[in-house]
Amino acid sequence: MKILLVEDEPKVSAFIKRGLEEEGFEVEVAYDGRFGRQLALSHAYELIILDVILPYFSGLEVLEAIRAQDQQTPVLMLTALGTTQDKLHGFGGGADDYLVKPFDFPELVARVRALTRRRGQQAKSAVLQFEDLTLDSAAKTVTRAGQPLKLTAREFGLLELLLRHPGRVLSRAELAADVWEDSFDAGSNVVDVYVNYLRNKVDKPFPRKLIHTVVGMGYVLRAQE
Amino acid sequence: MKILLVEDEPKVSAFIKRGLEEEGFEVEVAYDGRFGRQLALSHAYELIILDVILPYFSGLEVLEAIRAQDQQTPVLMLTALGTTQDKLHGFGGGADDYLVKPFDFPELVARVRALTRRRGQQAKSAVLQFEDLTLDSAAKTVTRAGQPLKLTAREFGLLELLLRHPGRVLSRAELAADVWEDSFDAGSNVVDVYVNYLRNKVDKPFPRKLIHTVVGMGYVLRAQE
DNA sequence: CTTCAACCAGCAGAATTTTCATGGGAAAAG
DNA sequence: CTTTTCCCATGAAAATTCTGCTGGTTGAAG
Repeated sequence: MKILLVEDEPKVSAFIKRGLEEEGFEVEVAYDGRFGRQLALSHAYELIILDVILPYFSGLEVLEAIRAQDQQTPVLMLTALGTTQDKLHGFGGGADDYLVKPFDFPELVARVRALTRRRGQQAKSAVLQFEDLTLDSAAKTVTRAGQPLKLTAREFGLLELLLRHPGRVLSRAELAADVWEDSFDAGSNVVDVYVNYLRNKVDKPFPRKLIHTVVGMGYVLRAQE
Repeated sequence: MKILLVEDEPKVSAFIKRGLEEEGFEVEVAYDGRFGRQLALSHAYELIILDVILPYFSGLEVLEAIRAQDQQTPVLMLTALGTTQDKLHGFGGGADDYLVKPFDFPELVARVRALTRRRGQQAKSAVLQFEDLTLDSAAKTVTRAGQPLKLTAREFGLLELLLRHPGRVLSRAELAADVWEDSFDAGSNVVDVYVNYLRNKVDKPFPRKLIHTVVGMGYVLRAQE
């Protein structure tokens, strides 16, 4: 994984890039706020080092754009000013560390190491919910009314799709296309069979039914009859 | 959880203590290195703020004593000197951040927040635990029900990853990506083989099984069936 | 009210996929 | 050079997935 360095002064950026590369990091450089923002949003970096003073967008604006879509990647801000005003603004905006120029290179390395070392796998669990039914698509767990349900892979895929579109009627073709991908036979009743399996596990043990049949159209996830 | 502040100048310590308390932190103060070390080693703190210059023991000596028995608690060093020599010494000794006196109070608060926040999110303690299974990722030791287990490097890596995400189903791809890094063949069954090795050592000798397979999805660490 | 066609639920066993558990050989460590 | 660790390959076992079928329901036309 790479480090993104956004710094407009060629001397400084070259110095940092070379130094970090000697320490075994891979470094990519952007020379202005516009390009920096673009790279930061389109690639995954291990760490982003942002100068505050940049052409087009300031480092703080870039930081804001990054945090709007990604909370995870650590960001280290560089500033020529030791003014606390800036520092707080940066921390408030989601920066993980701050360094005041001029800085000692070994200190930069120390902070870079601290920030990259720390990144554990932050499991982003995308949790879908409907009524008392909960599905964690990352952890692959499902619960209803607090009770864990044991589903097979197909059942899970089917329920996930239904949960992604609560209240919407999904045709057999739509369900098959998503859950069975390309390999599915139009004349088959697999979908029906699996909806049935799902009902046995998800609806049967509970009084309120969530999976409903719409004759001639398909199936829906919804509360009432 | 409290913050421990080790600072001998009464004016400074009172100022910091009051200020942090206004921000909602609980603060305990020690006025010399000896007492500071004693408190740090005998209580669990959320963060320890250490002045470098102290009576009896220096802040660096206290830090060393802390790190000898606890890698986890974040430590913020305060120094009157801006000399890089000191800074590196502190980072090398295991400090998590550094602040040069005189500092702006808001900046201290910002760094304190960063350090306490980070810890909460991460919960990346060196020792992972689940049920009666314990793994110390720093010491590379594993015990179950008090008995030490002898694992190979791969087995250890695999168990560590499972232990980091208890209850979450991890796919073979996820496991392979983390434990085998880039060098792994998708068509291989290495993961299965190593899960089997792990089970022989971790689960087989014990009545309660912890590693479970979820057919079509991957493996989980969890208590029940 | 009856009939008919389309549609759907549910089952049971066959087919397929996935996983387990080994043995053996290559590579690395001691 | 011996031991340990690592990985591949294989067949057996287990679990899931699918097919084909029966019977029930619905709704519209006669």
